[in-house]
Amino acid sequence: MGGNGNVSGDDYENNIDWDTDDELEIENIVPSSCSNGVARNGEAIVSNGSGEASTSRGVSNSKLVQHFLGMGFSEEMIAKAIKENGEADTELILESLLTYGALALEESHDEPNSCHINSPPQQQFVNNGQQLSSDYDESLADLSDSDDSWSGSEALEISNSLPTNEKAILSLSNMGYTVEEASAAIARCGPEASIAELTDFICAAQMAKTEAVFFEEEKPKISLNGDLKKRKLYELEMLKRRKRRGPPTEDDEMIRLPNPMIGFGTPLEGIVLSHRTLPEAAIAPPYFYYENVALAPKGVWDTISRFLYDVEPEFVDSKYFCAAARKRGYIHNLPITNRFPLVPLPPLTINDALPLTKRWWPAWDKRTKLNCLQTVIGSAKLTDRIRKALEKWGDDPPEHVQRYVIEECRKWNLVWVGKNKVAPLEPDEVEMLLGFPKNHTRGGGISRTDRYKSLGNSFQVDTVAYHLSVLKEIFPRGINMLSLFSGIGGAEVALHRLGVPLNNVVSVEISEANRDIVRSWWEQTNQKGQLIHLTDVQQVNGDRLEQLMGSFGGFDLIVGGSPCNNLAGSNRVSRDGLEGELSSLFYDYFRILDLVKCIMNKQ
DNA sequence: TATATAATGAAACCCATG
DNA sequence: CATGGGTTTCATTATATA
Repeated sequence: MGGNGNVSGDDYENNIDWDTDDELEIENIVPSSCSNGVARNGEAIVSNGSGEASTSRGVSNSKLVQHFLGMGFSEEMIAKAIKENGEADTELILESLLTYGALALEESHDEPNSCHINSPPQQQFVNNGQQLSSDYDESLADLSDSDDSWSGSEALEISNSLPTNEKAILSLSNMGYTVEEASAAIARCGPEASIAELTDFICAAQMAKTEAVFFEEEKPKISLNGDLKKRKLYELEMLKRRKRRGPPTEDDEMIRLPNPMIGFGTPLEGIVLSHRTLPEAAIAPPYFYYENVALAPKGVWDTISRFLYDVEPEFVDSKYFCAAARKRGYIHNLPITNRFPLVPLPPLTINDALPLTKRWWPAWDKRTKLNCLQTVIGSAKLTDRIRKALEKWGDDPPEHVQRYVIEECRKWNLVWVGKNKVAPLEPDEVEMLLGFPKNHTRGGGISRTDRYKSLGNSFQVDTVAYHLSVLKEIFPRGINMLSLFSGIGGAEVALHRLGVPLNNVVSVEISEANRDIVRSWWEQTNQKGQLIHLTDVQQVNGDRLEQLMGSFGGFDLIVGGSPCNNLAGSNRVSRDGLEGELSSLFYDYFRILDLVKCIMNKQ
């Protein structure tokens, strides 16, 4: 590829004055300085430090500095970048700044001991970058330029801490936890968190011996312009890719999508793998089942897998289960032997699924499967354009017209509903294709548009049910389930159709319309168990979980497909990867899963 | 106000070809 | 093995309409 402009590890090391004799590897850097951090609580950041952001300390003297200040970089960083690159090449300076920023972000996500939760969003990169360059420096004294400040002193300063936090830190410290762990836990769980909750969190952190990030709370809300932001995120992915030490030649274990995309096997394509050995950390209860789009930006699934105890994803295209494609990745610790599909098996072709279209289907439309059912449907004007384009010709339109029509039909999943007439799928047809009962999303005051959106964001029930089918034998008396990002209840419907009794279901879903749909389904299907609805996964904490689990004794299964908004290819605006505004909620899936594991382990 | 519609590409995959 | 064409993609946002 273009060997220019990217930030290789070598470039990085050459550009930075490490001022050290040690051979420093990127992943070995552990910015353990949390001192300044504890002074603030986690909420403070959310409330956004508007005043102190970009133009805070120091006065810029050059126009160049002003330029970069306007982009949101800190003065210290800019000074450093200029010092290294000179003032001539603006591009080079920008590269350096981006590198610092990306690296800082990277650190923030991969180093449990780092603690930038404390820096306001705009300065997040900055401070971290400084931490990075000054490495083991414990005191946040003055990061301006003097690198000699990093002595061997290991003592941490917590003198700036709020009294309440200090007390908690002290208690935890006496319990044998490090100050870093304590302060990070407080930052994450909030200043009012109980000691029990804090220890839970720390326990979770320790158990996940990943280079995890749960201390990184604030999603990067950097208000940079789009190009810069994209660039930054791209750099981050590049670094992530190089992270696994060593040159790119050494085969990174980059996860690749299987072809055909049948996971460990499907009912009709056969079994590829009937047994697997899970990583040690993934074996303990509860069972978990995580889902997201398969075609995420590079590196995303590597990160997700790393967090979910290094379990290998199972990529499955739902076109092997129904008439519509749906390429998804699933990470779970379920057994994979003796799976069975839902019956009756749904129709596998458009022809069988939508018999009425057969009459109008032209021979030159070779489609037998629909593409992915998305959240937006084709417009009426488009179908009208297509009709007019076709009416000008007889039964056999010229090739260029055919190509145009086919292209639009594939792009918008249009089907033939009349002579020369195509149309998008009706909501109830989408429900059927996805394995939901007819009118599952109907009523309750939901608009047609929102029905499409909810359905487009849902599971394909038959696919998920096939994976979950192994639970029927294990839990003949039913299960307690925690369902995160429930949506319209794909997992619930799947288990119900499998005949797995739902004893207690705690469902967390932000959309009221979706909660209404699940509630309504719950009542209509005469569920014997109890359905508890929560709204926001970010509000789910240890106390709440312990309380819930105490009442019925733990969860057997935790399912969830976290938001794909920032991963999906259809997103032209904010396909920012796993750190995107919504997709970063994945970390809450992990957090909650790990919390539950931790709690259940104690019992 | 609430709902429906139209405009808005690129990343990452496939696969044939040299 | 590189390359270049072909294909797909759980969407966001501004604007129009009822």
